[in-house]
Amino acid sequence: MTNAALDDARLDETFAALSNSTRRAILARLSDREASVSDLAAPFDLTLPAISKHIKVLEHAGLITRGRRAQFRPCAIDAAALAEVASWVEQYRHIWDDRFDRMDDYVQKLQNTQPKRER
Amino acid sequence: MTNAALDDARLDETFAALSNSTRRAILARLSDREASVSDLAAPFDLTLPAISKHIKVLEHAGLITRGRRAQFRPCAIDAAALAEVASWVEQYRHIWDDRFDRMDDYVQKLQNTQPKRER
DNA sequence: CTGATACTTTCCAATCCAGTTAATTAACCT
DNA sequence: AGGTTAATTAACTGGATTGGAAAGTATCAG
Repeated sequence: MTNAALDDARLDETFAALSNSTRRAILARLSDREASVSDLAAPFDLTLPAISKHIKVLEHAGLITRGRRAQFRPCAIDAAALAEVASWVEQYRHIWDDRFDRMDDYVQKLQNTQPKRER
Repeated sequence: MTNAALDDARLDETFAALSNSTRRAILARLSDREASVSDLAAPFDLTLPAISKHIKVLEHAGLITRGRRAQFRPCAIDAAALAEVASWVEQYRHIWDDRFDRMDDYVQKLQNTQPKRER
């Protein structure tokens, strides 16, 4: 059994973490391979503390995990939270699938009803 | 061709809209059938203006559309923005699928290596 | 026209967020 | 020990978010 309130709070955090394009870019980078904070910061026009905070947000949301190697604190993507987002959004898939189904039906009907012209 | 910056801004807005459990609950309610603002407000311990603002956020993010019928402004879910979220998150699916695949491989290996006991 | 119903807008306070600079911690290298 | 590299924490700022109360708008019903 899952607690709705706790799940809500976690989804709040996950979606909030994903609502920033710098953080999404960091995730995208990590989907390839793990990286240190400075590596992750390099492509951005932001100071290191700013990136460090973004990373903290991602970590707190469970979207990444962190290790330690000497002075480095390598970040790695954690799929679990993303899988939760995926399964949350999947519950709505029927809405757009239904839409397409209805459009298919409509196209089908047109094709059956209308006299073919050309070809 | 899609413009990355514009897409980013739209995802920012969509994820931000989804990062609030009141708004997700409103969406959940609308996935069933469309509803008026007061209908949507009923289950919550919030004033009508507060709900009205949440609805505005959802509308601005493209997650719902609104009609007019007399004094009512019925809200309906709009699948397009949710489909975008789904396809964004799908790009990471291989990460958790791979994990499971590797676990499958491991289980497979165990089963092939170890002498079967029972059955 | 008047009143009721359904919302929205405005204004305000409290809180949160994203970013900065400066200072601090931690581990490595001679 | 002393210096360098990697990263975090602290303190601060401007701007956005969330909520409430009060006032305003729009449409219907008589």
